[in-house]
Amino acid sequence: MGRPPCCDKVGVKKGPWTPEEDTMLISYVEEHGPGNWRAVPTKTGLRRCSKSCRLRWTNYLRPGIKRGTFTDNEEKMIVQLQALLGNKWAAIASYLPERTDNDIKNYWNTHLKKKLKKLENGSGHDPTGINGYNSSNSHSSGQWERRLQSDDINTAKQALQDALTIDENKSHLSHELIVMPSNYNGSSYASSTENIARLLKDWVKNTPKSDHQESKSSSSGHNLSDFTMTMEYSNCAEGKTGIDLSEAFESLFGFESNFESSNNSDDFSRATSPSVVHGEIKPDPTTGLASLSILENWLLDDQGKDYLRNFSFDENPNLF
DNA sequence: AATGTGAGCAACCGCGAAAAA
DNA sequence: GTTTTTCGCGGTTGCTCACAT
Repeated sequence: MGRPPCCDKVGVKKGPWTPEEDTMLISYVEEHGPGNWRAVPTKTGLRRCSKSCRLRWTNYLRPGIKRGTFTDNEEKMIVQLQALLGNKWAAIASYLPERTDNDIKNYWNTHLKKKLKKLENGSGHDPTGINGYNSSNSHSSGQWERRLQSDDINTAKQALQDALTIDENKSHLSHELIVMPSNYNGSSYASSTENIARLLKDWVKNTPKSDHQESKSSSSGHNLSDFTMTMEYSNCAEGKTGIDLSEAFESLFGFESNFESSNNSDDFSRATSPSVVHGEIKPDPTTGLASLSILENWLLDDQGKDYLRNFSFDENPNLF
């Protein structure tokens, strides 16, 4: 089953991308918008398979991607969402709009898994709340060891609250990109954020605004001219992952996720509150973001707390 | 200084789902 | 309704770099 490899053609290039290839891809997306990846190699002259082009764009060239160290808040969000959703990296990434699913997956595999293992072996306090969940491989095995206890609820609550507390200064600082050095080394190009900054700078400079607006990409609202990454871009703007989460909610919690947006005056909550239409989470039209507020609101209120306390994953093995 | 080892991450592969023919 | 094509996701690989020996 499944489709055969799309890149078995002779002459298809593999391996790290060069600046020239990135420029070609960016030019194409700037003109046509992301999508129709099949046409990219022929229209751009890139000797890459369409899959590789999509991946390069999604994981690296796409505007709004934050690179570098994960913050404590991001880490907590990942841990809690992984415990809730399993290895649904795309769904998790929709709640961390500046991070790609690949990044989150890598971070989980290289950092958080080890942390989990360490915590499982040790007997110390678990500040992330991952101890106690059999979160490793949770969705494939379906083996959740026990009911959630009140400690778990409190930990989840704390983690979510922490995650929603955004340090404005810190986040802006971490989003700054740097001008590319003139002595770039081709071999390390693919891991050079500076190169992307340079490419995007040229791209934005040469791009009429109307093109971006008409693009079917979800990149509306970008402000790349000063290279300050914003939280306005999200792959969930396509509405896909948000719906997935909504469905997961319905199946998990047994009722429609028809929450009202929070009345919270907190800027972050307001800025990221999606609308919920017919049980589907719709990204905020102005920000393109799905929000944690639905999850957060429900999880933190008494109804969610009670449900989680009494919920047994053993009795619901097919949820994830 | 040379070599070995492990961590981190970009990119690839294979699969399933959805869309198109 | 069936087959083919395309897209997107999650798992895995392999390259690069930093650090230890």
